[in-house]
Formats: sequence, structure tokens, C-alpha cells
Amino acid sequence: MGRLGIQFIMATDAEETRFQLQKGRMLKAAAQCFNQKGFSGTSLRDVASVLGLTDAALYYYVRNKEELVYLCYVRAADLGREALEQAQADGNNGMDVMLRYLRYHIEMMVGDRGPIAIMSEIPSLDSEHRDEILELSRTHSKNFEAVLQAGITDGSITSCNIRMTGNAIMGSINWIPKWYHGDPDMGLKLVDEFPEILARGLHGERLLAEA
Amino acid sequence: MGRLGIQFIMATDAEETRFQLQKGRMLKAAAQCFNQKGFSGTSLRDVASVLGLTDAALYYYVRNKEELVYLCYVRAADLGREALEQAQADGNNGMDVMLRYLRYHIEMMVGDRGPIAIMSEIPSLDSEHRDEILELSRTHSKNFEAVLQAGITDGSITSCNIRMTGNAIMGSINWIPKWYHGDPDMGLKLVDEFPEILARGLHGERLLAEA
DNA sequence: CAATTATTTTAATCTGGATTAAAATAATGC
DNA sequence: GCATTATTTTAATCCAGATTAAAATAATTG
Repeated sequence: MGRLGIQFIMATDAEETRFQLQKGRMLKAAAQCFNQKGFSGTSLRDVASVLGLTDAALYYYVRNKEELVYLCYVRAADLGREALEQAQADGNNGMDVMLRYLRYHIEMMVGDRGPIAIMSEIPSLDSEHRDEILELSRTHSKNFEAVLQAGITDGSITSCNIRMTGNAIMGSINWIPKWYHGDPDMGLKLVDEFPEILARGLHGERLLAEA
Repeated sequence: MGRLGIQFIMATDAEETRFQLQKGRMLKAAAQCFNQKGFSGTSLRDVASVLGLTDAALYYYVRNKEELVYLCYVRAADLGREALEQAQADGNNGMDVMLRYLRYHIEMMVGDRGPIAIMSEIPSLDSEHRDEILELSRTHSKNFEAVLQAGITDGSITSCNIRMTGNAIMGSINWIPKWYHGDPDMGLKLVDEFPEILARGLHGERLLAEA
């Protein structure tokens, strides 16, 4: 009997944890495959084999392949939102929040919580899922743009077209999984230098003296 | 009888043009579909219907779906190379070349020669094709990085990690088709402002006085 | 340990979409 | 207009990979 029915048994923490853990692993494996080979290129067999399972086993956790992608995207949205919220909690002006957001987000991508699925095939989702993900995505963009705007207002970020600047920065980040494949050295550099590279253009002055 | 056999008839310009024209239209239609729905989400029927054709008709121009993607990627590589070469011919220092490259490339993407396929599913290619595209891609990256390096040397670009800066910029550009869908106003803004946004961080000083 | 529930596998189906072959239509050269 | 070549369609196949059902194994509970 599948775990997917209405039967939400009052489960102990430990029990639920097992299921959740496996499901979490599955989502990471899926994100890895999708980022690498794309939605088409990866079969459920590919994802399952990363976990040492059979493709059919995945259906214990998700209804179908579409739902698997959907959940990957939800997870990606959650992590992105989390990074932004944390940055807003920690930062003290627009530029600071943005730098922290970039750092936190990249840390997630290259660290234990990664990989994070690139939302590159939203149109492949079922319409309800697509609408939901699009909404999450738009909200995140707006929140990010609000940070840029706040920075401009408080003087920490130089005047710019926030819509386009936001797209430019998000594009850079979204593209990272296409060239970063888990090299630890590169991961460290990414966390350290990438936010700086993206932010530099938004400062009125040079951010750093040359080394 | 298919056009794909060894029979390369000595054709007049006009004749060859017809075939080439249709093939070109097909590649554009394919690029549009792939950018939008991904390799999986788009069937040959999708591509064909953009052209007002039947899926089977595409096989007159291409051996199979994989070759269609492959050719889209070859075309993307060609246009990227062309933009860079033109920029190198026209520009007079590293920063200038880079700005021109960005502008030329974006002009292609949003203009008549677009859309240009995002090379996001290289792993889905057959191994020979994959190797070839990877090679083209790496060469282009190197050439672009060389421009950055030249700019640093000639003083027009501030010191930076060229590998990572190159990835950041290319990521921004590659992501454009994900949010730009042919709105002409946006297209103009893109051409005008995007290069500036990307280049700003590479200047020692502010590029522009605020408006 | 017996009984129950959770997880995975084995072994079928089932299907969209790629691919192919033959026929039909359009274009072109003479 | 006729013959030849170019392009597209119609009408089958064909198959990888998604999905499902039933059985097997593992974990847990009392």
C-alpha cells in the first residue's frame, strides 16, 4: 500500500523521518540528474540508480515524473526564499542584503543542501503546478528587486534598471549548475568571489582595492 | 528521395537557397521551441506546427531529432563566434570589445537572426556531436576570457577572476531566452542596457553618470 | 515470534512520440 | 505540357521509458 493515499497516519517523528529522508534524497538525486541531462535526458531509472533503487520504487514517493520535477522546483523555490529571508534578517542595507543573499544561496547550491534544481522547464509542468511555480518564481523576483530598490534608496546600490539587473544576476546564478560540477575548490571560490563579481557593478565605487 | 543522401547535386544558387531557407526556418523554430519547453517538452510535431508542416516533413532536412538539436547548437555557436569576431574587428580595447560582443550577441538574439538555442542539454547529444559542441563551447569561452584578459592588460578592465567572471556573464546571457519572449520594447532595452549592466562591474570607475 | 505496516522489486502493460516507407503533391527544367 | 526532381503528407511501425499491479522483502510493533 502506497504512502501517497489519504492515510496520514499519526506517525512518530522517527517514522516520518525515514520517509522524509528518503524523499529528500530522491529530490536531490533528481535535481542532480535534471540539471545535468535535462528533463528529457533523465529517465526515472537514472534518478533511481543514483539512489541504488529501481525506477518503480520512486512511485512510492511521488505520483509520477511530473510531480518529481514539480517537487524539485518547489524545493528550489523554498531554498531561494529561505536564503533571501535570512539575508534580510542579517543584512543592514540593500547592498549588504544582496551580497548575503547571493552568498547564502550559493552556499546552499554547493553545500550539503544542494544541488538545487534549475527551473528551466516550467512549461513542462501540469497547468496547476505550472501556475503555482510561476507564482513562486515571480514573488521571488519581486522580493529580490525590492532589495535592489531598497539599496538604491538607501544609497548602497547605484541607480540601475532593477528589472533587468535582477534578471542578469538571477541568470548568472541559475547558470551555475551548468558549469559547476561539485569541484570543492571551485565551490569555495564560488562562495567567496561570485557574489562580489555580481555586486561590483552595483556599487558606485569599486568594492575592493585590487589585490 | 531524401535530400540527405550523398547526392550533392551541383545545384544552382536559387535551388540550394530554397532548401537552405527552409532548413534555416526549421532551426529557428526548433530553437524557439527548445528554449521555451526544453528538449523533452517539445515534440517534432511542435516544431513542425510552427512551420505549418507535418512532423514527418522535418526528416527531409534532418536525420533525426538529435541532429536537429545538434544543428541548433552548431548555429548558436556560429552566431556567438561571429559576434565575438565582429567585436574584435570593431573594438579598440578589451572593454570596448567586450561591450560590443555583448551588444552584437544580444542584437542577434532579439533580432531577425534569433532566437538562438540555449545550449542547456549538451549531455543529450550523441557522443560525437557532444564532443564537437563541447569543443566549440570551450573555445568560445576561452576566446571570451582572452578578451577579458586583454582588457585587464590594457587597463580598460579592472582586475578580476576571468574564469568566474566569464561564467557569470555568459550565464546572464544564456538565461535571457528564459525571460525574454519577443517583446520589442524589452528587446530594445536589452540591447541598450544589458551590456552596460554586465560591464559595469568590470570598470574601475562608474561607467555612466547617473541619469 | 506473529502480525502488521513500510519499502522495494519483478514482471507486465501502455503510450506518446520518434522514425520509416510509400504515396501524393508541388516545383522546375526542357 | 511532359518528365524529372523536390517537398510534403498519409499511414504504418516501433520503442524507450513511464506507469501499474502483484509479489517479495524489510522494518516495526505488540
